[in-house]
Amino acid sequence: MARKQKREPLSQERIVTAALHVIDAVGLEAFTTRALGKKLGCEAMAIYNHFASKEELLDAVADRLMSKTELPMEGSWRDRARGLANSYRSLARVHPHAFPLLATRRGTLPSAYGMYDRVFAATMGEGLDAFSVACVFRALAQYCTGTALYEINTTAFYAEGGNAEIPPEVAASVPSLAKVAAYFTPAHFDALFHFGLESMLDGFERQLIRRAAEHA
Amino acid sequence: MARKQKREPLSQERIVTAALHVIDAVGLEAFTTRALGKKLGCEAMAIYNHFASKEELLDAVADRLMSKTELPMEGSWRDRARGLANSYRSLARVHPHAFPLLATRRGTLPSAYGMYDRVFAATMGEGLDAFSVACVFRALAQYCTGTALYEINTTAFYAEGGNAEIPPEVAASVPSLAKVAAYFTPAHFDALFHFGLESMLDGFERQLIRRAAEHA
DNA sequence: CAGGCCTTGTTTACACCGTAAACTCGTGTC
DNA sequence: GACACGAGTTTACGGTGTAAACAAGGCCTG
Repeated sequence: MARKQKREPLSQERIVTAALHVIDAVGLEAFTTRALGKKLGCEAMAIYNHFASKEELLDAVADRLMSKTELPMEGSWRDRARGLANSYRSLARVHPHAFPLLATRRGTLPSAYGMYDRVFAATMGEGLDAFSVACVFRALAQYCTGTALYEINTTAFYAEGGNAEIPPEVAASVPSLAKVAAYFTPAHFDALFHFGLESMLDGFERQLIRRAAEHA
Repeated sequence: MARKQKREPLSQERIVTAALHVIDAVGLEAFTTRALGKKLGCEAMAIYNHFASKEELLDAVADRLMSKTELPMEGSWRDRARGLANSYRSLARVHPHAFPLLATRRGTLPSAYGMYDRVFAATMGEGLDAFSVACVFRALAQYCTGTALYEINTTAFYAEGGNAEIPPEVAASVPSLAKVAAYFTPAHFDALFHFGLESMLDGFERQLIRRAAEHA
């Protein structure tokens, strides 16, 4: 009855999926080739038949991660930008341990070319020149990356039992800091993110108008 | 004649300084306690008389780094914000290998309290409430962090001989991406950074006006 | 069918990492 | 002089990425 019950063979697909699971479960630091081997039911070295190095595997994981962002195709470029930003940020919430891979390595792998092209084509279709699109896209991407990293670090800090409260006797000497820092907590993440995002979007419009005027 | 010529004793100061030098020279990956020991003229374990762990030492290095940012005290909050953003970004250019420490760990160590307090006090003195200051500061910090990381990664990528050019036959299938990606090179870093920065600053003003109107 | 390659995975081994534990040794105090 | 102490060294351990040699099955060609 029972079939030979060999495990299905390794493949880049299967390895990357398992790697992402392991990273999600134990964090980037504890993600080792041996741990991945255990998860896959093989020895660590077997992985090297499919990836040249751990580094290359991590590139593939980053690529997988990036491929999960969704680009909304309806609405103005402003609507789509907002949607893309939210989708990107939500990646960081679903995969907080893996997300830093995106911020730490050069992530534009060919698998994402299609998505980028659609984003840019749609935006240029609304009359923006390539340089303006580059400006807007990079600014947004960098803001979202910075925000995601901050939220991840801060969340982890509190999860580990960290306490960011400034002791009262110190707070008295830095009253402004104490008042402002009260908003640097996970409870205010959404509000802060949206403020920055809407500010940027507002600012883009004004900057683009200004630029158009200069070139006219 | 020749004095006993003992090396001056270790101290947190001296260790952090040396650590930053080593990181600048060889990168974060290759920064090991043994390498630091060699630079200091002692064994690796001697460091543990002054720091509980490598992690704690890296915190101190991050703190040292952060303490190098300068806050311009003249001008409107907008001028000061621009100055602070530029100073922060220039950190990343001077210490590209060490900078990721700031983005990766919770960086608000007490030594920076004073600077933050001055920044926030000055801004609140211009009529912004604490929540608005928090919004503006975090958005700026996150944008600058994201930008710095991107610039560092991209610069390193090209320095290692990487080539981001999309092969012509592929470019034909993603024409918009090809046009926009031409601006994702070090030559355009300054222009992209300033576009994003000025956009945010413009946007802040509009958002703050809107918020004031709602609360009036 | 035989025999040899080729792909896939295992085993073993190595250099290097952070750091615990035990040691050495110069110095300050009674 | 005895003695504690603190800085620095030595040694050792478990864990890391991965090179190298090996084993075993599938596939092609005779």
